Amino acid sequence: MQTLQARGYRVTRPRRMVLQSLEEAARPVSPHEIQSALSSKGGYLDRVTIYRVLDLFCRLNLAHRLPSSGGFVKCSLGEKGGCHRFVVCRQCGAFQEFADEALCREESKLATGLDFHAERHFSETSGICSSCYELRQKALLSAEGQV
Amino acid sequence: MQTLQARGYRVTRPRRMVLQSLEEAARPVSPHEIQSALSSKGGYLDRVTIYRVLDLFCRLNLAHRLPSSGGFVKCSLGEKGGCHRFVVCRQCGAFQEFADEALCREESKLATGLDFHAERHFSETSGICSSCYELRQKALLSAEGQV
DNA sequence: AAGATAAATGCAACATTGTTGCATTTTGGG
DNA sequence: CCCAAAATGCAACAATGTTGCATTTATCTT
Ligand SMILES: [Mn+2]
Ligand SMILES: [Mn+2]
Ligand SMILES: [Zn+2]
Ligand SMILES: [Zn+2]
Repeated sequence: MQTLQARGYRVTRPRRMVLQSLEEAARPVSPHEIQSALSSKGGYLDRVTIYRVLDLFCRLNLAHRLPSSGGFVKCSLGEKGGCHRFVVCRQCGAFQEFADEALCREESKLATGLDFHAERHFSETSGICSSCYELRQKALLSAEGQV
Repeated sequence: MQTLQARGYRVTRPRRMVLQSLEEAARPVSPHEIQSALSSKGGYLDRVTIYRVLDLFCRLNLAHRLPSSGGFVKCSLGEKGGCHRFVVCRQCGAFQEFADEALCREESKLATGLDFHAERHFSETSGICSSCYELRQKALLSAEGQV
């Protein structure tokens, strides 16, 4: 929240509520899910307010919107250099944020080769997390046993 | 269209129409824009049909959906190896598709380091195309002249 | 060239996402 | 505590996306 203050934005009830929702979520959440989660705890926020708060958070890089699903997550990297990227499990929705400056440089170089001046990279790797992978292995083994 | 045939899908009027819309578009287009463009040429397609056609095209990699804008484009790379990526001009919407296997390997390696098994990369570089860049330079110079 | 049939479309109904304008409330500073 | 700017709530609207089901159509078989 100090980020808001520091940058001249007010600390308000809706902003606190949305931030907490993002912190409690184990996976990317949609605006509607945020609203539902809050209302099930007795709170109420207008849909428009939620969009505006998420907009602000994304502008300040306090949160990100994942490209493929459109869900939102709280940023876990702060000012770490390079664009902030994600790996997401397509099975369970688990995700991790990371950054890699070399990768950004490489992408920007490729853009230059196509006559574009790169400003920002959106990047998401979709796959399977280790726990879902292990579950799948067990399932396959037991299926074999039954044939 | 032969891709559809070859993979066991029918060649239909809606599929032809949507494909042509994508081919004629100079920038990523939304489902609604596709519907409008078609109806202004006297054609009609149900919204649902457009979504279903776009879904199919994306599954077959005949088209792609750009992560940040959600707009659709026709694939211009065919079977080229590595995931298909985009650079997009945030000013005019011009875009180019490209692929780079080394970049994919690098991303997959980073995912492995986070205990994920990578399957697919979504990637979009947002920036300024060369023609928009030049326009901007001219504008800046003339503004200087007036101060 | 029909006819059969599985596939695809259109239509209806619904849910979510997203945007704008304006009146009212709230925050943070004086 | 008061004030002005900032943010919220509300209303209305537009676009995105999903499902179920009746009807049409593309392709295969005869
Ligand atoms: Mn981040
Ligand atoms: Mn492609
Ligand atoms: Zn998982
Ligand atoms: Zn441009």
